[in-house]
Amino acid sequence: MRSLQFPPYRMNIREEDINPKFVQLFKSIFGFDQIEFDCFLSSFRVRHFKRKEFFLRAGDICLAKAYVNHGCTRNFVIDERGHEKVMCFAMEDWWLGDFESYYSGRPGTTFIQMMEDTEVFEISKEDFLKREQEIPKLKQWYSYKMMRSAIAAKSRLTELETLTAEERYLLLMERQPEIFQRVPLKYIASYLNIEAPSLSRLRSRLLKKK
Amino acid sequence: MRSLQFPPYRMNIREEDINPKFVQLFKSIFGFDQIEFDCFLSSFRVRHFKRKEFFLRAGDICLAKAYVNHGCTRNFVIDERGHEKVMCFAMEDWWLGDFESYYSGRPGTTFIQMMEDTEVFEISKEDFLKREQEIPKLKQWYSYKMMRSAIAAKSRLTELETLTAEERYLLLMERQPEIFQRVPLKYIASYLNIEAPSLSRLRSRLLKKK
DNA sequence: CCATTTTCTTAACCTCGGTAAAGGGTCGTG
DNA sequence: CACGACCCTTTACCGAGGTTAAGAAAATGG
Repeated sequence: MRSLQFPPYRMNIREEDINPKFVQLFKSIFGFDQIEFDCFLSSFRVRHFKRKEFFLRAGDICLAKAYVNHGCTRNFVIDERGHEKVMCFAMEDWWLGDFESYYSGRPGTTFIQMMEDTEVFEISKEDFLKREQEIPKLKQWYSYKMMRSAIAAKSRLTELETLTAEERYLLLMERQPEIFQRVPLKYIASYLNIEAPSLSRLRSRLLKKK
Repeated sequence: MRSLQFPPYRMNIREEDINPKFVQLFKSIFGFDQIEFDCFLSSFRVRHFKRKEFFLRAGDICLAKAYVNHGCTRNFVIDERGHEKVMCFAMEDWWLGDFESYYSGRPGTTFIQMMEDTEVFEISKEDFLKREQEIPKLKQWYSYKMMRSAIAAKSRLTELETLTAEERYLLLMERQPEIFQRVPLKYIASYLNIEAPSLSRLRSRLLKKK
């Protein structure tokens, strides 16, 4: 890729303001040097969202993915009864997008809403495909992420089928304790697939046990 | 791949006994000619299982995948309370295996048990990797299947979170009606994530409605 | 710093589905 | 044919969690 022509920089951001994990991925794991990294960065644009703003809504066609530099989002769907169901929370070092819509090119079903003021680096589907063709490792990396995502979805499915609400709560406490500092409990309840009053009951039950 | 040396045939089966979808995939979609197809087939071996036999058990390391030529299996896990939870049924034209164990090389959590006498074509991880290196399209196809599988797992997750047991039952009736002819209801109940008596109640409720 | 919105908890009530056990039906094999 | 194995349904009981509403606490924005 050393000889490639990249478009002029669009991304105007100091490197010390970029999540170290992002830099590390491309410099250490992909072995980009400074020039290559800067070139790669130029495919992205920085976007800022206020709390409550949406990155994506059901019905939108997802034409880009975005890296969360800082901030926090909730991804949810709305079922036939009009209830919101939180599928996951994305925070620093996660990628945003509606997988299915991105690949099918059809309108998606996912809402992605900011839970905090959030900064993301966005890259269009088109640009990502170009970079993928130039950088074989990028394709490998993405295919690996896809596999991880398939495994993660299956294991979350298993958890939902085999664990009680209380067990899912304790698991979340263990895995992503920071969520409880950053996200209202009602959304956590939704993620656990229970209603807010049930989560309250569950929590007070656990408090009494101790 | 025309000039490749393949190992001598191991698979002794008449082509008319092979599911047409299997032949079509490799001949039409991959564009294999007869010799190439026969060579590719030679990486597989035919295995026969009796009803109730296992292809895989929790704790096993999954070192192969297998194409279901005819027959039917249930894939399930066992939770902490010792309950079996059916994750899916695999029948003609499905592939068997424990995804996660296959990739991680660690012991898996999945049981795959025959619901009928079943014939599969098995290919080892090792041989599949070799074929993938010789046949780029195979890798593409597999990467595509991975993506589909990730999307399917996510959509099944959404269904489990947003639909009632009755809705999931009707959906299954619509999508895979043949399952009701081939699989005992208690396993279908487990797949729907309810107990057998609940499925009975649900069914008699639906009968009365009509 | 106040007004408004949002969030969390609690209560009362009710439904759905889990559990266990029993009975009847069906299938296959000796 | 007869036996056992397996399967399906039904019953009765119980508990977890949904629903709705209300009030207190906290956070947000001007």
